[in-house]
Amino acid sequence: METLTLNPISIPPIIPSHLLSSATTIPQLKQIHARILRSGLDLTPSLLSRLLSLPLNPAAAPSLDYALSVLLRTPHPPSRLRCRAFRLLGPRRAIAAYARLRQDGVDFDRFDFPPLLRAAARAGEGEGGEAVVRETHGFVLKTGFVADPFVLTALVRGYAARGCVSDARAVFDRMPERDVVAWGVMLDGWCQSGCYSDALQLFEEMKSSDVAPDQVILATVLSACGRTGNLSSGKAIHSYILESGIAMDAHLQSSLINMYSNCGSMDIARKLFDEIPVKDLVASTAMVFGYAKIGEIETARAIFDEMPEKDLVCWSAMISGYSESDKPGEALKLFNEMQASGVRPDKITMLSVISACAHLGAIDQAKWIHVFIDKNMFHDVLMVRNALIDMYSKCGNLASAWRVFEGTPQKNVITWTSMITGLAMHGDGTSALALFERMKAEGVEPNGVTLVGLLYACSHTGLVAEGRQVFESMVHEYKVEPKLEHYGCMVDLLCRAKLLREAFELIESMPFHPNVIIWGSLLGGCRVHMDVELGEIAAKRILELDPDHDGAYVLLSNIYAKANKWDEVGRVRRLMKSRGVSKEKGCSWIEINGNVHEFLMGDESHPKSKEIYGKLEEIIQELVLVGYSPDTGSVLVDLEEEEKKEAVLLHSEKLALSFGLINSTRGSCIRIAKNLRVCEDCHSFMEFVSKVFDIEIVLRDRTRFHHYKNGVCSCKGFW
DNA sequence: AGAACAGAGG
Repeated sequence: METLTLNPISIPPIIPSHLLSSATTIPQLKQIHARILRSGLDLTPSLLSRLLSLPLNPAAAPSLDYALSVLLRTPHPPSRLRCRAFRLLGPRRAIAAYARLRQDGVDFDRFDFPPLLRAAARAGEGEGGEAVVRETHGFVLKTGFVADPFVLTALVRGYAARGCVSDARAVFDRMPERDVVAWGVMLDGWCQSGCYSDALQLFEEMKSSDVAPDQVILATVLSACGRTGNLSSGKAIHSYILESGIAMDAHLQSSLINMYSNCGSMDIARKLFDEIPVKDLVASTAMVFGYAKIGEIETARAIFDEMPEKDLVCWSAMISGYSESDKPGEALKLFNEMQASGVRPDKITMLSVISACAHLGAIDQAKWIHVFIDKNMFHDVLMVRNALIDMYSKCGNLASAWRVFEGTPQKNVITWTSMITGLAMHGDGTSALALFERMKAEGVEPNGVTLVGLLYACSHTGLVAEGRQVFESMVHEYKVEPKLEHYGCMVDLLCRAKLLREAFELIESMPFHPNVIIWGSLLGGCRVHMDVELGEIAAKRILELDPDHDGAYVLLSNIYAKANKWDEVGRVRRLMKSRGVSKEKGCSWIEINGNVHEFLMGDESHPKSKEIYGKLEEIIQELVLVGYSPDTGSVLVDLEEEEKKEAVLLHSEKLALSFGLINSTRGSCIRIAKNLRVCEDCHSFMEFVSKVFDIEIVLRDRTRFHHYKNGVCSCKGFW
């Protein structure tokens, strides 16, 4: 690089612009600027412009700071330079520069407002963006630019971007003339704030106005339809496009595909997608997302693999697809591939990855992801922290969840809810209720999800009176209308507390149609607390809603078996067989030294199978000495009593536990995850083992965590 | 010289 020799004699009285533009570093720039000032010349607009557009690295913040200081020291910079500077400086410094210029009494003209409002719209949280919009609005009213469409459109944009949609609408409504861009800004404003139905309504208004929608408007509105799953409006807009003869550009085509994808209409989306000669990134991503959402994850993957180049968004869509389709291992694998291909994740990617870890329940993976998050500076993002709380809870590590929670300075309602729900899953309802009180004391309003967590906590801890009280106070104290899931929690609460009849009455009296989950709670309660009559009703209702619901057959036959009604057990089994329903296989996982080992019932495929069965035999012998005897009530198949004992002793969680005991020492902790609910025999087996072998066991089943320590489980029988 | 759009999450 050429070095400038700044000999005073060689500087001509007028600085040639090529000299200025040859400066590429801050010190060179400062030297030249110093010469300019010393030579007594004013910085002419052209020189200032040159200064602001120097080919310095835009990422080099000091150069922008320097440009700013020059701008501020120039008494009356022309407005077009200010505009340029505002754009270059970025939101925060643009706002600061603007405040200084105003303080210095600089006259503003109408060209200043759009860039300023743009900065205010894009400013970060706590940088006074909204205040700038309001001030500017007042200023505009005073200075008589109220009729300028550019200024007003920028104001609408500013208000909308700060979430003040009604202010945006007020400005929009008072605009003397609204062109297509003004409509676009207002429509997008509603969408950005999640008010999609307002957006659609505004679009109807627009259609009856004298301004015709263009591609941009239609893309925005189609996106609104997609996000709300409003297929009928989406189709109407599709027809409108075809009828009005608006040119179908790539943007619009992608928007249409995305709308159909989001509404789950993959047949139509596919047809449109196949018609595109060159599949672009956005359209392909929409297809990947759509197929993943309807569970056709392999089709999604096929399209993903076909994409010639992949960006952050499509990687994230595919990762999220796996994570949401209960394929957490694939999600993590893809996350590694993404990094290997050189694409850096953002916070949205991280949310899916964290969720995958939560699904997997593997604590070592979870810790690894947490380290990754710290290293890559995502740990200050609130949503990431909230997801981490959930992840640690679901991985059975409440202590780490607490650490993340307490280390979060600005907690929002989701932060509190995640922690409350975590405590609930682990059966610590008392702490959940205490945390709820703390949350209210700190002035955070609970939402519907918080109350689900709280009711869930009461239910899983047997806090009947507290649960009833929370449910009663929902409407008048917290202004939350109970939804189906709240009733579900109450049914669960009553069932676990053996109040089966009351639970049934609640189902009958609630203002919603019960779903299979609600009837499932009742059926589960009937099995635990033995009520054949109600159990039959619940099972019947489930099978009316979903004839292939394997859980209903299994639980019902368990109830009959427990009541020694073997004819009925046989009848249920034959019914299952004739309808081609099979029981979901029990499956357990255990993580040893970062590796996940999977066991099915009676599984002999593990390389150390012999050793595992030996250990199991040894455990059983020890347990029998202290009073354990196999309880066969949960065995579905009708076998001889001895065979039933065999079957129950081969449950996957017992195999996983044996393997865990081989690989751990006294006083340590074994973590097991299971796909179904733990059976009664395994539950008491775990309790015995925790005492006899002096070991802590954390078992995650389909609905909650069980912590076994010293012969007792944290669920205290409420499961 | 100045104003708008589609795909990942919530």
